[in-house]
Amino acid sequence: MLDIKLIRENPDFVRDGLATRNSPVDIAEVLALDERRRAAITEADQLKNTRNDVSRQIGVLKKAGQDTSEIQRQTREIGEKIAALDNAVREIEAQQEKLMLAIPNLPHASVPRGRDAADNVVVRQWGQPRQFDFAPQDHVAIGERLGLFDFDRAARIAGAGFPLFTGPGARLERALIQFMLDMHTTRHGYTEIAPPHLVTTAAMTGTGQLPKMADDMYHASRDDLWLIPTAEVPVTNLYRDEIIRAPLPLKYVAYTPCFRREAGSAGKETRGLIRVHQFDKVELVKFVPPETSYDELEALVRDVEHVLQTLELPYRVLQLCSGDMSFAAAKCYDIELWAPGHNGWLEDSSCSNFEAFQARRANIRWKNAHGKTEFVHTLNGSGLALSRLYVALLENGQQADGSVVLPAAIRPYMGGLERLGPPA
RNA sequence: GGAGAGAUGGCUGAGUGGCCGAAAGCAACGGUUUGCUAAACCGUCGUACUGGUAACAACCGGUACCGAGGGUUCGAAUCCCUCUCUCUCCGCCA
Repeated sequence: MLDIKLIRENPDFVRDGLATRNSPVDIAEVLALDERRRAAITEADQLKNTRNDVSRQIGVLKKAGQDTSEIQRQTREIGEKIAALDNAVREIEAQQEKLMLAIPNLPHASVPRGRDAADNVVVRQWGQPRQFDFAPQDHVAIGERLGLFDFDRAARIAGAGFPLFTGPGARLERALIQFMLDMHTTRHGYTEIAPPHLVTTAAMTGTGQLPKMADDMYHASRDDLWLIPTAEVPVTNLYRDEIIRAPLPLKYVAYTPCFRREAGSAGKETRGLIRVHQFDKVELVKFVPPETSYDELEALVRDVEHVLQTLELPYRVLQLCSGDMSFAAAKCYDIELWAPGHNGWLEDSSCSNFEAFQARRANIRWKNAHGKTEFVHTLNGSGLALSRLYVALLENGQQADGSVVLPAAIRPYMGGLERLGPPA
């Protein structure tokens, strides 16, 4: 959510920023509602002030044994006016809130303006796509041959679009999770969190998934709980409605499964692990002072890159243009993995600075150096999503004989196994 | 799922209709004292909205907030209703 004061005081600045986002939003209505809201509040507050004064007098008069029935009758009328105004304020606030929740974040000054993914900028690339002396296969062919997963049986259990890892494939999934958690906790200074996988509507609204993404998420209607599409939701909500007392920055890492309906994506990448309704992810979340949030973003990206470098997987870092950034982001880097079987780059991580956008929605504050209470800045990044990392690992590690060589860093987590071979 | 108890400011904890935004203690912050530390003493010490002065810091006023939402009343932390959460006991259960 944007600061209503910013919109009120610098409407042109806000209009310009929003114009670079992909979904056009008009702030005129918000401004008009804000005007009406403040007028109604002022009027109601003045009446309440009067009522408070009179009520106090009634108490004094009664104690003195005087008749106060007439003055009470008058005050009751004031009370009725107040109630009507309070209702009006509530109504206006609800409308204003609804509009405010639909306004995306403003892009940071360093974000290139652009319409869509075509205007994103490649910031750097690490590693070179490997040259094959045979035709590289895609991860589905590799995995099925090696018995790492079984999509047919997964469909029997849960329908299309769910993964089912088997044997060494399941172990590799677990190994990657553990490897990344270990790296982020022991090398990068993150605290591990194992959060709930279902969350309330308030939590989803706090991080910005609701109301906009309701159709993309699984909802347990009986209990009105939502399955998390990312650990960002429960972890960022750790401090909802709180003034953080611990010194910032706070850095958390959490492994969770992620659930996404992928409504509107029917037919795209339906094969294999690339687009699935459930995938595992190790997520990084930071709560930081506003002054350092952009430094923290760069550090966050480096932490994610460190994982890929250690796994020896070629990747590139993209800076997203204003039109391609997600709703809540002020600045965002995507990290894409090279996938030889698809002969292309796969988006596997998104690292964003949300500035105070989420903190304002979720009401997460801290006391700054001057003792003043202010909203924190929140950041998060995938560090990383398992399914596509898995794809890259299989496709980059595949050999002419059909086996897959595992990166040295992951072998200790696989009981020393160096390569995945065909089942006996 | 059943029965009971509870939810007050960073923490502990008073407060059952008006002088309560809320005692007291602790913690924190500023200061005095001090060779240093400690102690003692003095002061400050919630948040949001809103009006004004003023301007990107601050000051003055108003309003609201004692788990959340409604209600009664001239007036609610205090009385009533609903909900949420916590604790204890019972039942069930990985």
